[in-house]
Amino acid sequence: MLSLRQLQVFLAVIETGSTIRAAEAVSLSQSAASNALSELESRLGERLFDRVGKRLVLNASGRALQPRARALLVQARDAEALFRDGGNQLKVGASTTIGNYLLPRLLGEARGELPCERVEIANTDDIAERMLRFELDLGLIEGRALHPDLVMTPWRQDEMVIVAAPSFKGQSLAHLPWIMREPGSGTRSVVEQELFGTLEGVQPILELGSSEAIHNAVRAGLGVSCLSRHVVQQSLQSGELQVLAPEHSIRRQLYLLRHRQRPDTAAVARFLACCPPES
Amino acid sequence: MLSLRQLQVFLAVIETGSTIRAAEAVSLSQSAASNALSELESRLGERLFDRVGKRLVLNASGRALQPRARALLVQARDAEALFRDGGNQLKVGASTTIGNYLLPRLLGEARGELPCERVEIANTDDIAERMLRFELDLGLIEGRALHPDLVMTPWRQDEMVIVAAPSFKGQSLAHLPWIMREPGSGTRSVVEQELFGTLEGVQPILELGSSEAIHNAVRAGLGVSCLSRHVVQQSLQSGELQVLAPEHSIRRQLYLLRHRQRPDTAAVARFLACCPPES
DNA sequence: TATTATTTACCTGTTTTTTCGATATGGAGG
DNA sequence: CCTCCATATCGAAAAAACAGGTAAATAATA
Repeated sequence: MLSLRQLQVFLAVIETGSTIRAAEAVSLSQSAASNALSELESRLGERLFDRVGKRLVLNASGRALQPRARALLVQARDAEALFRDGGNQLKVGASTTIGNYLLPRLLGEARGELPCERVEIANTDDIAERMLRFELDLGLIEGRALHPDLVMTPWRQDEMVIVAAPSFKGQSLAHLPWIMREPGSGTRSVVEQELFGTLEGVQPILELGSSEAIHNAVRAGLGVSCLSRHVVQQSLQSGELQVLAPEHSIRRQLYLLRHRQRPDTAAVARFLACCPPES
Repeated sequence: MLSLRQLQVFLAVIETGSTIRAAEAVSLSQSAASNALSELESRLGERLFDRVGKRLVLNASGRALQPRARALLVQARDAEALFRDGGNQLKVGASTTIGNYLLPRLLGEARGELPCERVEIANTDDIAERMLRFELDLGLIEGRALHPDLVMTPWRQDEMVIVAAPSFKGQSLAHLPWIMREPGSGTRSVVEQELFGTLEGVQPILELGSSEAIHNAVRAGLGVSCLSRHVVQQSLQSGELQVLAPEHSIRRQLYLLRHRQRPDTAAVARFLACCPPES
C-alpha cells in the first residue's frame, strides 16, 4: 500500500521541481525525499519523472497520478479536520451578487449556527479555478463552470428586475437610458440574452463595473438598469426605486459548486444544512 | 498526518467488531491493531469507538469518519491500480437490456481497444448498492439511482417500440393482446407511464420475467409488446417482427452511474473513451 | 457466587522501516 | 578541463512497528 507521505513528497517535487526544495517543503532531508520518491515509483512499477540531466521532469504517468494524489491528500486533511477545531472553518467562494448581498443576509439569519466562515468574492471562473486547486471548500456561483471535475447543483434562484427612479414612467423599454455592467460580466450577458428581443440595438448610456455603482447611478436618476432584487431590495422598500415592466423580470439559477473528487467537509455540510437548496 | 494503514485498521475493526479479528484481517498482531487504532484516535483527538465492556462500539465520530476512510482507501487502491496490470480490469454493472444487448455489441465493435472487462447484470437498485460498496467501477442503468453519493450522467438513449408478428394489422392498441414484464420491473413501469393514456385498463394476457422471453412469445405470435429496439433488432430486420404504431415509440434515457467520491479508474476512462455519452 | 473464557490495553525486547549525513555520480556552464 | 549544482546511494542512527506476554475488565457459565 502506498503511503500518504510518499504522495506528499511526490507533489512537493512537482511543485518545487527538485528533491532538495521538496524535502524542505515537507521537512525531510533530501535523501529521504529522494528515497520516498523512488519507493513510490517502484511500488507503482512506473517512473513518474523523466530524469533528463539533473532535472526531474514530470512524465505522462506522473501527470496521470498527480490529480489523484492531490485529491487523496486533501481528503486526508479533511478527515483530520473533521474533529479538530479547524473543522469549523469554511472557505466559500461566491460570485459578486451572492457574496455581497445574499450571503451576508443568510449568515446574519443563521448567526451562531453557522461555522466560522470566510467568504471570498470573485467571478465564476476564478472560483472554479480555486475550487480545482482545493483552495475553496464550496463555491456559490451565478454563471456556469464546465470543468469535468466540478459539479454544479442548483441552489437558489435570483430574480433580476428592471429598476428606475420613480420619475421614470411607462415608456417603452428600448427608449430608456440604460445603464449596464461592462461587457464580459456574467450579469450583463444574462440581461442581454434574456431581454434580447426587447433591447436589440440599445446602446447603454453608461457602463459601470459593479452592481452597487449601477444601483447608485439609478438612484441618482441617471437611467434604468436590470439588477438582482437582492441588490435593490432596500431601495424598493423605501420607494426610492421602482420596478419597471415586472413582466420582464429574469429568474436565473444560482448554483453550488463542488469538487467531484472531494466529499463535503463537515463545515460544508453544516453550511448546507443552514442554507439548503430551495429550488 | 494520519496514515492509510490506520484507516485500514479502523475499517477492519468496524467490520469485524474486534481488534483481534481486525488484526487477522489486515495481517497484523492484535497489539499492533490496538495500537494503530489508539494512535488514530489520539491523532484525531476523538474516540471513534465507545468502550462498553470488552466491546468496541462505533460511536458518532466513528460513523462520521467511516465513509471518508473507505473512500480514501479505495482511491489509494485505484491510484496503485492505475499502473499495475490490474489497472486494466473493469467491473461494470449493467441493467438487463444494456447488459444483454447494448453492451455486447459495443464491446464487439471495440474489441481489443477496451480493457479486459467484467460485466455483471442486475437491476438498478442492486447496481446502485454495489456501487456504494465500491464493488463496481461503473454502472450503466435504465432506471434512476437517487443516493446522494451516486452521480447519474446521461449516456445514451434507448428506443422502445411496439412490436408484433406480421399477422397483426392496424388494430387499436388497446384491443391487442399485450404481453408485459412483471410488475416491479423498470421496463414495465416505463411502458405503463408512457403509454398510460392509450393502454389504460388494458390487462396483459401474459406476464414474463425477461425481455428475451417476451421477444420469443411475440415471435410465436402470442401477442404484442413494447420492447427495446436493441432486443428485437434482428427480428425486425429479418421481417419476423414488425413495428406497430411507430408514433408511440418511447425514448428513454440510459445513464452512467458513478460514485461521487471516486474519480474514474483508468479502465473506466478508457471505457468511456470507447463508448462516450451520445446524448 | 465463584469460575472460566474472552477481549482490550499495556509493557518489553526485537525487528523492520525511515531518516539523516556524507559521498559518489553526472550533466551544465565557464 | 574544472567547477557548480542536483540527484542517487550507502552505512549509521533514530524512529516506528511488531510479536508475545500479561493485567484488568467483562460476559458467560457452573
